[in-house]
Amino acid sequence: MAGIVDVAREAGVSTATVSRALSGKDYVSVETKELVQGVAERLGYVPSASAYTLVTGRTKNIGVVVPYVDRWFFSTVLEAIDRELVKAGYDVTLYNLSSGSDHRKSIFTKSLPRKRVDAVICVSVKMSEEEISALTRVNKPLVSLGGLLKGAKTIRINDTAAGALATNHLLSMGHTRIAMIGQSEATDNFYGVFDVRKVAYEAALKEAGIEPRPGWYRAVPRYAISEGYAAAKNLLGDPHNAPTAIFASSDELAVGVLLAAKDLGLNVPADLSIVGVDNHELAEFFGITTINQNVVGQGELLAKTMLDLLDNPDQKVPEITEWPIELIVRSSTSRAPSQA
Amino acid sequence: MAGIVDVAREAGVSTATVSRALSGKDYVSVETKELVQGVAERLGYVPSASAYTLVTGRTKNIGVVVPYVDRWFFSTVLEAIDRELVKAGYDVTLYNLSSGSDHRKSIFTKSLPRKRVDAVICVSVKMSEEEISALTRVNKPLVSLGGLLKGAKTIRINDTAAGALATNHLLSMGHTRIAMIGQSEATDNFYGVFDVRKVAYEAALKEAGIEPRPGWYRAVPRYAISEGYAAAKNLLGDPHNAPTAIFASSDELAVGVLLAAKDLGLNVPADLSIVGVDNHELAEFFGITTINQNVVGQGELLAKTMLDLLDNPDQKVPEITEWPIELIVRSSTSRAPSQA
DNA sequence: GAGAGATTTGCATACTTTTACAGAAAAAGG
DNA sequence: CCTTTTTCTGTAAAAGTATGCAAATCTCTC
Repeated sequence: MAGIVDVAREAGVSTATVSRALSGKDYVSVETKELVQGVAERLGYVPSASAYTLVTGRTKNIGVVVPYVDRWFFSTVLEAIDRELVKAGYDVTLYNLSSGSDHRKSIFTKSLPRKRVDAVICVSVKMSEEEISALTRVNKPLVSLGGLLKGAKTIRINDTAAGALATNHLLSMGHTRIAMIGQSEATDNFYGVFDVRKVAYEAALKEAGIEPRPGWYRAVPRYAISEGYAAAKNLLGDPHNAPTAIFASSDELAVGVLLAAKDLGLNVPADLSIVGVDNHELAEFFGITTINQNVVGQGELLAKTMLDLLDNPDQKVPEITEWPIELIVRSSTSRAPSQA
Repeated sequence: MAGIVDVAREAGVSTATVSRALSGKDYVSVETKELVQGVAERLGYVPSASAYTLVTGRTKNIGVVVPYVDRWFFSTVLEAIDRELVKAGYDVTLYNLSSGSDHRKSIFTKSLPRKRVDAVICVSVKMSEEEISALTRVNKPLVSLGGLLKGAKTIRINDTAAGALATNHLLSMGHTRIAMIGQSEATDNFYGVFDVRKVAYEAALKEAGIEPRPGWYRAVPRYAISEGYAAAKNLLGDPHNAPTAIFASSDELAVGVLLAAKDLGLNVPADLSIVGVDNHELAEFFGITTINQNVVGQGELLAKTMLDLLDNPDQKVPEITEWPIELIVRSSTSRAPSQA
């Protein structure tokens, strides 16, 4: 375990010169630089991260806080974030809120504010104002995906627009009997989008002169195929009083709906139109009309925004950046069947 | 940003006493301990992780290396590992090999060996002997899931047994026309299991007196529903010369097979039996017979093994711990159709 | 060739905490 | 009451690096 002094001794220079030669950001003659680099390489010298952090205050480490890691949205966005941060030479430390509730407190009071990370990226995390100020007080940049965090730069899609876009697409094709499956989860950790999209869905219906039926909104605890399947079975159970279209708040739910429809002998889209959200890989496979939110793109922008902020902490960044969404029409939607 | 000296001054004691009072692992009178804790709380003092690391050599941080994070197996196991490590007071730093190839080198030569982590957990990662020795030389415990890492404690399922179990299940039900879909991926990062299971599948066939047909083994690049679907469409394309059973190396592939069979008008299991591997959530949903490998359990054991090793580095741990697997029979398998 | 400027190095300090060591006070034992 | 042990606290020395400052050398320019 060679230290900087070993390299210095071996190369016949001072530790200061070694430091400068290896960091490469100060005057060092070419010869000494190469000499030092050679010696460091030969001795297998790697600077101690803790000593570096202690003296510079920088950790080259960014904390990423997520409510879950084993769900599609989060693992996908995490992959994208990680790729960008790694490219810039940062390590990422993962703070998974689902790993324990007492964990949460220690994250925000201990791990994050103090010298463990240079900055914090939150993904769909609910945070209290104290938690946010605990970070901003110690000057840690904070960037968030989704949610509405006061004092944090936020990137998000417009969920109201998403709900309206999906509903209006169905309305424009003549559907009047439109149900919705959304997310019911309301944990302390997870900033869900269920109510926003639900409100937009109901507003769009009303605007078209249709009174939303309470029974046609189903809340499920999790974005999973099985949940969508069960909810759809339920919604479509009574053929005489079934919707002709279902707006599912995620593509995984939409796949469940599609499978349920098939099992009930319904033809999609002839008998039932389905719209999802995400542009999940499965949506393409199953030909599901969806609202593309390009999760990878959001993750990349999130990471880049953070890196910009670290390079230039005083720059003007808008509080909220709205990420564009678009409707992708596939084969799961068509005109409403003519009223019998 | 209060430091330990601020707390000491405010409490009227030395910094040594503050340190002892807060760590709680040395003689401190009850009164001073409470006094110090109160002051620390009031000042919002949190010890600097880097200073702690510099002097103790411990980081309370564990590196987890994975080939991907946005794939089911890895995000699931990561969630389980994280939960256990967090419970023990460790942070986890994520090293995702798919985030860049030049990244890999810097992980093993820079980030991991030096003071950034106390230990390393690898999940299905191929490592060279130099990479392993780079860690063991600096005394970093190394635990691995899957793969065969010389000098590292490894936990894994017996993939040969898995392949045999699946194939023999089908053979025992009278199937003789058995195809397999496995994984072809051969990256530098990912220690795949494809060839092991394939060999076991072929061996089981031969033992039953059946010569494996080369065309009935299909390699796909990724465990995805769409891949299973495409491969199955292909295998089942010619009704006169199609297998009556398919062994898929993952449940996601098996789901794809199931959907392809349905689309071809085949009845599962009457016309086609399907066996998967993993006991993925979807396998239960679709009623697919599978080999349960309890990924969460493996992740937990992996983390616990690591924690044990950190507490007691000299203990005897077997090089390889074999994680049990079991066949879960569901509705995707039945006796082979009688030969026409 | 002299002064100004640019380049190159070393010295010494600071970053923040833990922990031997030692000394003082209190408790226990006889 | 004196000795021994236990409890408590402070002093000071690390841990490994980056960097301001000063000094030394080199390169121009007029």
